[in-house]
Amino acid sequence: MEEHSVNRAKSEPKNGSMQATVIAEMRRRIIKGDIEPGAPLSELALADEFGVSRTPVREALKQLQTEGLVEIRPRVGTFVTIPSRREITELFEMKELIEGAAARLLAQRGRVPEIDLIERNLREADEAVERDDRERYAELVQEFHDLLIAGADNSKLEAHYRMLMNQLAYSRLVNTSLSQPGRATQSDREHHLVLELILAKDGDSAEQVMREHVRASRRALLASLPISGGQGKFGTASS
Amino acid sequence: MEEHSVNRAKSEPKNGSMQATVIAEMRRRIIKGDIEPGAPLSELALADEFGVSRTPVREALKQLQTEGLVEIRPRVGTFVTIPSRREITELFEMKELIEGAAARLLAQRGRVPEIDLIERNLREADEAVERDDRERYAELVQEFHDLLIAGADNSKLEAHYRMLMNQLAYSRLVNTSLSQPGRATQSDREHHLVLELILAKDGDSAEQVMREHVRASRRALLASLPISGGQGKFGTASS
DNA sequence: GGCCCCGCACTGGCATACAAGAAGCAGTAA
DNA sequence: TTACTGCTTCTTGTATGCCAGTGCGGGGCC
Repeated sequence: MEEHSVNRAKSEPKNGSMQATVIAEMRRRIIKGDIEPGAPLSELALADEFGVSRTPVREALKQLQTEGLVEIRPRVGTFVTIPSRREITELFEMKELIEGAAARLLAQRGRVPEIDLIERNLREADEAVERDDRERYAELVQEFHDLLIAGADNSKLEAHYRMLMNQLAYSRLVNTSLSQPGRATQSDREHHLVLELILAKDGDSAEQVMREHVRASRRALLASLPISGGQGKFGTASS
Repeated sequence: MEEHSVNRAKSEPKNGSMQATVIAEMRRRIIKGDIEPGAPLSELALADEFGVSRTPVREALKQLQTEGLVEIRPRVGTFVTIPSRREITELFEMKELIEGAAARLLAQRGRVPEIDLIERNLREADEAVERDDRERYAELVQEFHDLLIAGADNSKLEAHYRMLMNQLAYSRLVNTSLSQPGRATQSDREHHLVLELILAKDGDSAEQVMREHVRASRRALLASLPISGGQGKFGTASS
């Protein structure tokens, strides 16, 4: 079944390398949550699905392992990693750190193109909040944070940030945290405050407020998370 | 030629996996500077040297690529990455960020075992500075920073830190920066100050001072770096 | 009925063979 | 002399086959 997947994969071997295609697609699936944490990934099955041999699949999984998205247990199997509750806390600590730094750096840079994009983003976000369009607002939140990182103009920072977000499967989570009543409104306000401080070139305060914002978003998220059993996986999936 | 390398590799397949051995060994060589930046790494040659086939070598290089230590140009070859001057700056920005955060976290944790180790480390460092033992002091500096990170008790932070340090080939550089006259003394003083603030549980100040310390060490390093041509590689190696 | 042991099926690890692109070099023509 | 063209020889990318360790289930033994 699902042979269209094969076709789609073959039709866009973007850079010509099959493993790049496999990596991108598998990463997308894991982050988006198409595959639930802990699920086994058979090299053979994937090779079959993508219409390639095991080799590129193996190398793709290997890379996803170093990115922290899957765990390869030798001679046993490859599984989507299940972040423990502790790891989630750690990841958020890093998120707070990096985004805070990004706000500071952006403030120091002065008026750069990203600032304009952020302003536009916030205008749209205001409208989305106004009409209670939670889905659109979630997108804009993600974009806001991405713009902030991009505006920091530090490729290493961006790389580490991407890796963190992938491990957090963040896109899956934003919606959840916004389900808290009033969270969207507060989040939007916090974004505005951060931008103000950046425009005022007050790097210290921008960093501080941004950190607080991340902490708030974490609290909102953990509050709306189903208290999964002792092990601390995300949840028992929806299906 | 060099069959002893083969033997050594075979004699310690620590976790049983060959690629793990290759990864560790190649990482060591790159960081230590045995291979100069920009040098080509032939899969075949390495496979031959380690006495394995290309497969595990390929997977090892793939991982080193995601760690940022080598660059794989498709159909062309694999090369030790040459960090640009800009990248070095970015890496130091990240180092400042992460070590600052570690100091803050450690201050918040109160008296943990790592604190004792740091105190012991500083006592030894004082002695090393006293007798002008630059080599020993360099080791202790590295240990100080490692202890700080360990004391933060955040595995993600530690993982990202390790990755940064590998890319910076830091161990190669510490000695260089300490060649600045008076740098060792000042560095030691800064370490003491950071510890004081940590003991006083003043996370904010500890972070701030730690950041300043990293900036100072960066300045000392860049000042003593040979101004390598326009491209910004580390230098033309020593040998 | 319950427990243990052996074997089968599946996993990833590794070796090897083939394919295909990239780069340098030589030869030739202008 | 110089520039271009074609080839030769590298490189990595992919496919495939075999091997060894793991886990599970069936069958035998107690």
